Amino acid sequence: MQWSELDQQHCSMARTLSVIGDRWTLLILRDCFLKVRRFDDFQARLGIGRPVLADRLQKLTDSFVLAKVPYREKPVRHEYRLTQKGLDLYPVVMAIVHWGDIHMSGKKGRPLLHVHANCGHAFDPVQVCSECAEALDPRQVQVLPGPGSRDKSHMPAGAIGAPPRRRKTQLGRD
Amino acid sequence: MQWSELDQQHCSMARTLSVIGDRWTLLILRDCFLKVRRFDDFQARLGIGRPVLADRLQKLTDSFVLAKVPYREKPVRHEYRLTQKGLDLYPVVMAIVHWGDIHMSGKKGRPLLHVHANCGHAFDPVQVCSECAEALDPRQVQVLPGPGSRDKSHMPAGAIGAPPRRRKTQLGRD
DNA sequence: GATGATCAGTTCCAAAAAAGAACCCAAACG
DNA sequence: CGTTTGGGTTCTTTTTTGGAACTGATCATC
Repeated sequence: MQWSELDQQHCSMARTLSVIGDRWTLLILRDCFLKVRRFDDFQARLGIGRPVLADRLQKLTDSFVLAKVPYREKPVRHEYRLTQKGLDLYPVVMAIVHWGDIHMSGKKGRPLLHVHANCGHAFDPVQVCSECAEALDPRQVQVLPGPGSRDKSHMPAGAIGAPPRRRKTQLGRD
Repeated sequence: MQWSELDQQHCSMARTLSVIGDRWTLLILRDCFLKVRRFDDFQARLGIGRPVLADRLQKLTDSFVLAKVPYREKPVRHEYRLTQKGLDLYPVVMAIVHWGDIHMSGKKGRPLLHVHANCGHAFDPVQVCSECAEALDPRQVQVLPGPGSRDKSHMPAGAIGAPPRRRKTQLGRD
């Protein structure tokens, strides 16, 4: 399969990655959340090649994650701003940063702290269940086909109706 | 900058992406969370090229996100399992899937549902503050240099001590 | 005993994408 | 007039992918 056909897959992860799964795209979005808005600022901060940056900003604009808005006429200049669709990526960005804080920081500790204006504390992001507000544990979550499921080819191996196929193994166990 | 130098950056996002930011890697991890464990199963489900799959599994094993464990001798065969470090990526995976559910699903709705064994309900993941348990809003979060910050070159544009540089613009506003 | 299937890769080559430098253009600045 | 700023585009070289074919050990089957 080609990477470019990813958006046709029947999977929310694949469809999301067709928008943000590129090398660089998430780093661009990180900077967007840090209020970077202009081409040259992105380029200088990221050290990304200018052609690649132009392409990524174009694609993010095409998919309505960023909006290109003029901030000056004569000559017309634009800046790139997160749309609501883009702002909704905040949990993705924070989850990635948090994993890096925990697993990839050196002995000196995390590079950045996040302070919550609501409560005034430095915090970590925690993912909870929308229904019972408990922190999520992957082993407590069951995956079922949803209304938009279509065929079995991309069904989860662990979903009801599609049990993982068993083989004759000696050491394997779930 | 080369993609391969990403892990040396002074940023948790960049360091995380040096592990999981590759094309295909997050899709491989999605399947890991769905209990896929074997080379040919990954290959068949993802439609990924075999050399690329071999490379990604190797890198994930090298970085201790997956562990390669034998499940049969004669001939020895291995399967790939999430380590704790890998399981800790669950919030990243769920946040990405949820964004796709909201923003990339067709009219038919999301392809998969997630049911929480704790409370028995289909749920969405919600990201909250570890200190006050309120749902996080990017506008309520301030970013400060942490203990592991080193120089100013990768400081957030919006951080204290490094305000976004103002320019003489007519239309720009924060 | 030969034939084929299973499983987990590796090798090889063509096609696509990224890295990096140079160039372009319009306007403002000095 | 020459330079700087801002936002790109072009071009060439280097890296990565995509895809098919091949390897090799072990079973299962004819």
